[in-house]
Amino acid sequence: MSISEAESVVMDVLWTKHPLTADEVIEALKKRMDWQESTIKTLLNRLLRKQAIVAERDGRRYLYRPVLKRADYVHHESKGLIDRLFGGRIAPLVVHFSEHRKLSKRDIMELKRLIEGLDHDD
Amino acid sequence: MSISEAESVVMDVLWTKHPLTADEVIEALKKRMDWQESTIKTLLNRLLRKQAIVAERDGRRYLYRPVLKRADYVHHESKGLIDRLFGGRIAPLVVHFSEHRKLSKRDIMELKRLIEGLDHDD
DNA sequence: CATTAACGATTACGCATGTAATCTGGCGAT
DNA sequence: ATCGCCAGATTACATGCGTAATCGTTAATG
Repeated sequence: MSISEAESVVMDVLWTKHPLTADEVIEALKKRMDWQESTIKTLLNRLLRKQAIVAERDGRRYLYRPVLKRADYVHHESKGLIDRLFGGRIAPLVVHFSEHRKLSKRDIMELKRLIEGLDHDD
Repeated sequence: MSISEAESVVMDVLWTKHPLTADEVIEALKKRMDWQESTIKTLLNRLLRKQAIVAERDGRRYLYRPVLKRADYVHHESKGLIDRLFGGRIAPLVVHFSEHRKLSKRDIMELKRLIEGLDHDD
């Protein structure tokens, strides 16, 4: 089962720090999302049902922690998009952005360094 | 308004060749998708309502053609993902895939050439 | 103890989506 | 002029999602 975008926002909090109580998650999100508490609780519940997180009882509360790894989620999402839109390869995506002048100096530098690095050990 | 994944499959047909009648779209999709005709007609209708395509009457039928450009769609989708998952920059995405050994020789070659090209005229 | 407060669970609800069946109006064939 | 067919229009329906209010149970407090 895959998690929705709103759910992934909750995951972000837990990926950054865990375990956390529901209140702590709510607190972390109050700043950046305009969500009611119950909304966040709903999302925590759905994430539990999807087994993207686990809850461990701690007195009267639960401590939530991620099961789904951020890297796995990111990979799943990225691969999905790259498969759908770029024939499953990265280069065309980068080309696309370069054509739209969306590569920053920093991107270019980092890519350059990365590619050089790969050149060697492969 | 944005188009859904199923809708984008129909768009793919029209991006490849247009204008097309509904029947031609259906024909093109029969091969790759296990969809009933009515499903495809529904999708054409939703695309019309979203103004992603236009229909021009041609006798008793319509000829459909895309309004939404493929590049725009691709850009919208890619940017959304890169913003959500990689802080809005391309390099981290490429790094992610390189870490997962998902860069093919071909990708690396193309990226190398691309980066070199950018180096010059910028 | 009895009452309240806190927290998680349950229920809600409108909209988009995937998937499709059915309706309808006009054109072509008798 | 009539009838049937076909393309497109309308309707259908389950599921997931975004967003939230309310319920119920258990722990704390008076």
